[in-house]
Amino acid sequence: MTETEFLRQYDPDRYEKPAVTVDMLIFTVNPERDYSLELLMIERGGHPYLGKWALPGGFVEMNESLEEAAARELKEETGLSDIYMEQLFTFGDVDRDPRMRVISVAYMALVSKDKLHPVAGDDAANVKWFTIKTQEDDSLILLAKGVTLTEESIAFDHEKVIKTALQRLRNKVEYTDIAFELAGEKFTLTQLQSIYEAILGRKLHKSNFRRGIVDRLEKTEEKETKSSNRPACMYRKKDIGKAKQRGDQVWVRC
Amino acid sequence: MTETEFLRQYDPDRYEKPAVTVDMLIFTVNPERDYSLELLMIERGGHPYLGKWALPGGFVEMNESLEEAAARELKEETGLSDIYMEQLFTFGDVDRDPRMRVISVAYMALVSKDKLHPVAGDDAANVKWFTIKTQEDDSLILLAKGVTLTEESIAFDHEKVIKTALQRLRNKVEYTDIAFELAGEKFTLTQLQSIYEAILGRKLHKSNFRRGIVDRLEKTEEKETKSSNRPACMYRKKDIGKAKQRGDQVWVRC
DNA sequence: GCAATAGTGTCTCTGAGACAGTATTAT
DNA sequence: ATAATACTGTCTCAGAGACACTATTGC
Repeated sequence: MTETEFLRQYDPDRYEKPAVTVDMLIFTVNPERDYSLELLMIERGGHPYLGKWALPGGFVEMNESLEEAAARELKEETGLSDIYMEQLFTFGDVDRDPRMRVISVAYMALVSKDKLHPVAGDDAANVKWFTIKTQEDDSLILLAKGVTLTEESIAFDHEKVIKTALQRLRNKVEYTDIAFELAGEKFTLTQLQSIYEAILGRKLHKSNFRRGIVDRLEKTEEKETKSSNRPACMYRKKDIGKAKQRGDQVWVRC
Repeated sequence: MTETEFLRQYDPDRYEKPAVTVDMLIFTVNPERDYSLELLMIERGGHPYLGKWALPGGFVEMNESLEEAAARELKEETGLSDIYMEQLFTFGDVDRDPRMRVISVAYMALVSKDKLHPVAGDDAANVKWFTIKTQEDDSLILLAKGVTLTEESIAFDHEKVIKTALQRLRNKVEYTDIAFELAGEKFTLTQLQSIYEAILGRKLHKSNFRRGIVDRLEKTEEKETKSSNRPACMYRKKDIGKAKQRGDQVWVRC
């Protein structure tokens, strides 16, 4: 039998198949609130888990790759494309969805808040950004205006998914540059440090942080320093938020 | 509508579904050949990719989780269970299998050669352990007795899968203890070092290697040292392979 | 001026890498 | 005895952590 013949007579429906979805973990960081880490979640309007909150996601179409499906979901929720995204883990326990067998590929996206202000879910009551708090005993609490989620109010196995993501995030902050994805295009070192601290959940020493990170950054513009006994140094004129009124150095990623 | 009613009327076949498989990367290390890293592969006996070599794997059944499916495949190929295994990545490009849309969850398993000698594929001509060589230009070559595989002789996108696994392996060797999974229960430090070197693809300094690893290990048995000017030290009486005839220290993992 | 925050310099300690040297075994 | 391999000790250098200090800004 030739390959063409084989393919013609092959029956793809010989075996029963599970459904495949992508679940999106869309993280951002809130400059208003001490750069705390936030996650986008959706309130379920139908069965199962009616009234609980879940990660955004959806079925993988037959003509799109996993990455494409994830990018599509991200765009549906936030209006954004060209965003940092990475595959997190695939969850496939038998009973994770009561409707049917569902295998979910989880993707993690990191978005800077300034990119999405107008579009994102603040408007819709059933789509919210939740501040993530991890308790001493490793349990999760998600906070938004008017809503507090404990682990019982999270749909499916999404609590496990979120915990997996947080762990990955914490690990990767230490040895990659993902934190930059959460910052805007321009930022002060203090802001960047706050992002690191929010993800890691602990304070860092200022000078050590700077030492380790400065060579991966570029100063934006020059400004003369007023005092004379300090070395001539690049200072900023441009601005973001408070840093504008103050005179702090603004940085961009190399 | 109650949840029970909803579930009764829900039609799981509303959408077309992809097939889901697990692909297994079963690694071992060959003590006969300088502890080089080896990977189990299967020659395809049917279309598509007839005559090419592929990773072992198979469809995920409806009543088993992904981990269970992977463990089942591992047992089918090697006869082993209770083996170190981790999920690697999920590959879901649209055209990776000409038969139909297939999404593959790749799992990596690490086995010590002594556990599997009798069972494994050395017998069957279409199942072989391949020594992995990575070239300067990042291309792969797989070697077994009588067979040499270049990238063109590897089925599906499995070359990409293998490269992903090698990278993960190299990263994780540096900050975890996975290398121990490839060693037997008892081993000498020199053997363990060879395993590290095989995975990393470069030589390590003996004394530095020992310094870093000794506190994670336990010596097996005591033996008096003959010379007097060295500190009294635990030495071995038991044995594995050559280390027996020589008098080298044998270690077990803490 | 004073408090708060941005930004710099430097000391110490640890751990990685390199290498020299001794002990033991195979022949 | 000699070569090969197991095993140990120590020097150096770079990076992480801690901390003290100066500069600038907001009030």
